Amino acid sequence: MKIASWNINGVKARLETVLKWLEEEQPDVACFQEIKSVDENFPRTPFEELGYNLETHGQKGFNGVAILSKRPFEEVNRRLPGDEEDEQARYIEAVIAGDNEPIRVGCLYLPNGNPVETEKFPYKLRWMDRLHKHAEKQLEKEEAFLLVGDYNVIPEPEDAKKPEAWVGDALFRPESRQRFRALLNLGFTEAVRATNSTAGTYTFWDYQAGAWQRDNGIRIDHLLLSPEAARIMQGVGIDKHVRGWEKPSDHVPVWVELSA
DNA sequence: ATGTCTAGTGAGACTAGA
Repeated sequence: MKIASWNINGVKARLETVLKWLEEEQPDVACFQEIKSVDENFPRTPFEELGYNLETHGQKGFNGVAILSKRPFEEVNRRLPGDEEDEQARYIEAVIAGDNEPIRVGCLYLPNGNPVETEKFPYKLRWMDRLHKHAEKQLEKEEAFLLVGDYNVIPEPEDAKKPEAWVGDALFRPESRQRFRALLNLGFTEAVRATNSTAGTYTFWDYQAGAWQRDNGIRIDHLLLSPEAARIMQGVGIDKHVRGWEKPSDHVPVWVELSA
């Protein structure tokens, strides 16, 4: 089972690009972030015509996440627990039937957190604390559980072409990186890190300042696997070439193959 | 080299968010 994650930066603006990628890569499960659409306006039909079931959790204007699956959903949960006041659509979780066992997939769009001197940064940190608690609880189920998405965290200096440019940024602040490490230390395997030398491996290149042409990227989209998922991991990849397509997202898809 | 993109509002020489 191939499970992919991609921050598509607007489903309506990216529709042709996303459909082309789905036809090319044929993931069994695709987790999208920044759909920038309310549920009612999400263009479901072209995805359904490719054979996908589809669950969305959107909001007006920005944010929004979705999970597509060729296999049926057994369970779907929206919202990250821990703050009933939080109206931002950043988390959706689904259980999907595997060949031998169910696969639980959490699709997340972690807050950016900039500028750090505003309320956005403490919101990011609180959101990470909520994610930690939720992950801890779900790990107790001892299922194949994946937490994938746009983490908006550069884990290590080698995950940026120019780490010095990110000092002080919410994506690279010690508080953000510490929380990401704490999440990993619950027992997750970070799929790309575990299987590659990650230096020079990026998932995001800014639209500005010729970042793509200069390979000025960062690695902020991550695939976290529970021990039960890591045990059946068959392969991992980053579809870097997609960043060079017409009308690209600023992120590229990352994926993991499981024997499930 | 701060050199961009998307959605929303309402019609911008806009704004917010990233």
